[in-house]
Amino acid sequence: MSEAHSRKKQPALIRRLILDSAVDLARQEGLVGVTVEAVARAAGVTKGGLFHHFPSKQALIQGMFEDVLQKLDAEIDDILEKDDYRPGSFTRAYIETMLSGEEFGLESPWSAIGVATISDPSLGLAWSHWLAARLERHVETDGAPILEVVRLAVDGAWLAHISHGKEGLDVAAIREQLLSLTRG
Amino acid sequence: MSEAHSRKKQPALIRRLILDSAVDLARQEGLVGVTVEAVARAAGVTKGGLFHHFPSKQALIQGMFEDVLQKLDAEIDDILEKDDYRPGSFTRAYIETMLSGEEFGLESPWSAIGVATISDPSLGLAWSHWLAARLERHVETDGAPILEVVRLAVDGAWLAHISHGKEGLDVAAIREQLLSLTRG
DNA sequence: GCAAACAAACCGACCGTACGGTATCTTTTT
DNA sequence: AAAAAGATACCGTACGGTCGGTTTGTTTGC
Repeated sequence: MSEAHSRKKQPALIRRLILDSAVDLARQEGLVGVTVEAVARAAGVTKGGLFHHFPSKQALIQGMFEDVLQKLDAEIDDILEKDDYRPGSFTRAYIETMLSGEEFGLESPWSAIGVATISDPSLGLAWSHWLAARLERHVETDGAPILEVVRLAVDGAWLAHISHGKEGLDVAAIREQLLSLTRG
Repeated sequence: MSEAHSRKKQPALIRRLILDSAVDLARQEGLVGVTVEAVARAAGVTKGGLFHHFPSKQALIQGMFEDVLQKLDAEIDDILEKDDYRPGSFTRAYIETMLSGEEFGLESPWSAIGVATISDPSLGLAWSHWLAARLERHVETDGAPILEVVRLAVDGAWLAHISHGKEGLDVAAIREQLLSLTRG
């Protein structure tokens, strides 16, 4: 209470700032750019300060990851509402989010996090659990085998894009085709 | 001393040994396990010796990568012959190779290299070029849009497998479905 | 109402180490 | 002899993490 005037010492805000700075750094310089010192500097905090909020670098990365998953959920839900929960709607939302969304599409903060997810087994597991849980909620509309293929293709396209730029892959065309496959 | 037992120096063999050891190490401990020292030790060579064959670590990684691409080409060609170059034959070979082959399927040396490909832009580019070149040779049989989707799905399935184990993904079933998709 | 006392937030200098790379010397091959 | 192959010792540094200290905020005793 009375936080209206107290401008000093706002740990929650600092935590947010650190997280955002880390994601920002990851986008700009990739995973390798995310060193504890660099993140701290970007957030206007010292290394000691950062370690006060996150006991280890691993904890920091995990924090970023959870943060991102939350936003991911939100964006998908958002698209889902407009699609009115028809067959394949989750898969369509997945396509839109991963392949064209502002927040998660290519060229987004998420890209760097994705790379982390690949190299770090524990993050990969967390991602897998997220997907499984999410999928369970959409079994009725998105259980068809072809839709799983489509979602895997989304991952493939996303991977191709982040690992070797846009060379030789017409993402827009792919997206359209995948969308049409969800309606076939 | 006694030249009867003194083995001749065979730089080409050493080079091969280094490369194989590096790939082996990558499979066992992942990318992080591939340090210059560790590779050298595994190959029964000292660091100095390794640097005699590869001027930098980057060169070593690139060497591994090219080596793998070569084997990949060979395996695909092998399968291709049996399939007799019918429509979708390259895509089928791609499926078989990446999703079930001994050499490149999951649980293979290639997995770790794949992770490297993702994080290292220059490798990613090389991969992209390889795929583009290979694809050009099969435009006639594998140009259909659905086949591109299938290949992307292969990448997606592969990614899922290496990044979070086999949890929640029936690779065998996916493989069968992808194969059937290549036959219209 | 106001200090003293305690706790949380934050700082910044320092450390250990792992790792890529180099410089130089010895051995082998031609 | 000279070039190539390989060994040994060493260097620079980037990075994650630690630790003692200082500042800021809150509670408690009087």
